[in-house]
Amino acid sequence: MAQPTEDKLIAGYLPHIAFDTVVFGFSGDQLKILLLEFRDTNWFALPGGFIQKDEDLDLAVKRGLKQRTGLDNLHLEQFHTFGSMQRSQPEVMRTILRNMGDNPNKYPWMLDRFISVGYYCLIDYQKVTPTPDYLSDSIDWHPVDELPPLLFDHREMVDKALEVLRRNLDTMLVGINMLPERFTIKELQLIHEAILGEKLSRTSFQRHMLASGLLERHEKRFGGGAHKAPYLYSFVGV
Amino acid sequence: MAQPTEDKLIAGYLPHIAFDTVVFGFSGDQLKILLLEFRDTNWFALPGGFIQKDEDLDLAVKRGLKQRTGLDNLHLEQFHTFGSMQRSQPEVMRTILRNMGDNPNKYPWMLDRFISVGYYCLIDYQKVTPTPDYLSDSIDWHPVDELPPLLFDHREMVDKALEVLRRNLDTMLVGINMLPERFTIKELQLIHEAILGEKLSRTSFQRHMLASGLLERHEKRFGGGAHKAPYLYSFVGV
DNA sequence: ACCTATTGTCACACATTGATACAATAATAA
DNA sequence: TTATTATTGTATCAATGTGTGACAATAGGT
Repeated sequence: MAQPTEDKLIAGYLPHIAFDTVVFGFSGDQLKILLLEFRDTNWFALPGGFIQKDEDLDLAVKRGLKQRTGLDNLHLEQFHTFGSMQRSQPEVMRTILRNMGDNPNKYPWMLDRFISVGYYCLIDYQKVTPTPDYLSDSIDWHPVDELPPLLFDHREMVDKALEVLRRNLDTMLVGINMLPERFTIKELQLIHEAILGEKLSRTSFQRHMLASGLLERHEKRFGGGAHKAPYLYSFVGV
Repeated sequence: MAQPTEDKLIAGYLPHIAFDTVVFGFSGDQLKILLLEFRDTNWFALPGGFIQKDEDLDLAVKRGLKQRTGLDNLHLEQFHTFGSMQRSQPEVMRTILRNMGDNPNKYPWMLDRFISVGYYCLIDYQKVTPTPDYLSDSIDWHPVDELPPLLFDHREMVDKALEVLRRNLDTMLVGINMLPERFTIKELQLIHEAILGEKLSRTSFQRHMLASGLLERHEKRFGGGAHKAPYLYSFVGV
């Protein structure tokens, strides 16, 4: 398994600084995110990690995310840094470490107060092979509107990530990361709706996308059902 | 002087984490920011500081900014966290410390690699009494479009702050922080134009602001010149 | 050959924005 | 006192963008 060893947990990381990532995927008609579940606890949390002493912050997050998803070349976006004292809950960490079979005193630095930098990214649900980390026994997709209670301030993180994502929606090519290379406008609209949490006008969306000049039209896609077949599109220059 | 003592520089701060602030003010028709100038160097930098071990990140920034501006109750907004390795320039810090008359080896931790959380805030130019910090001999206003070269990655920080500020302009009550309680629409427009870096249509801006329902109209202001006097406004609920 | 759901597009009503026009007016100069 | 002048508040019009409804054109199922 491509997991950090225990040794790696202790060695060479910056103290008091961490990152957490909100990984968005889209399946069917729902927006989902990846959540870790800690061993024997029913406790859920965002995948995160630490930064090596001589490592760029952005690269640390890329590295961590590759270990969790198997994906490289992801479009990562930093959305907020969380630095409240209330984030730190040493008792919870103690329990997690105990459930691992470890003596909590073995990693005293993990009980410290941490400032965490939040990143989100959009990925193609199909391509991911979720891999749990050292402290977890599973990592799975959860619909954003049916999340279980999350540890620490991770619920706040998800909300903030969604807020920033929504705000940036108009300036980013959402489909590039969450859709296969060729897609229909309908599929693109479903993603926008899932992110915004509201229905969009079909004709307006179509008009808007076509007028943007960002889409290139290709052949039609047949076999979708008993009705007119939609055109396939790709993003220009991709 | 309300400056941290040397002792305070060493004691009780989180290692490897700092913050920097872009303080925006408006004077005449120009957007300006506060810059520190280090002793005997002609080097300019953003005001920043460190976070105490048991202190909320947001509060640390508030504390630091109060020391620099004398202002409390500022509206602070976090805009980005900078974590590249290239940020760190130990030679520069060494020179700064040497110019202070200190032995650079006295504060080895200041030569370390730092991750810095960027905040910006808008303030009323009139109310500020800029106070230099321990390492600087002056702090002054500089127009954002005539900035001197800045140390480290502080130029990048200013650009990013401006970018986020512009993006958030429509959802924030800019005037609340940068204008006196009562102001004319013209004055409000000048601030928007300075931030966006472009002229706005007078009639559209007027219509937009009045329709927003955010402004309350008061008496006229006379003495502004040989022309019709403008109405004064305040933000509703302020 | 018919039925049905979806798609691409158009026409229309409506809101928003920028440009222009113009009357009202406050201070200054004549 | 009167004339001048720049700015303000508002109306008007054209251009643009958005949501609704309508419609023909399918593609596959019956």
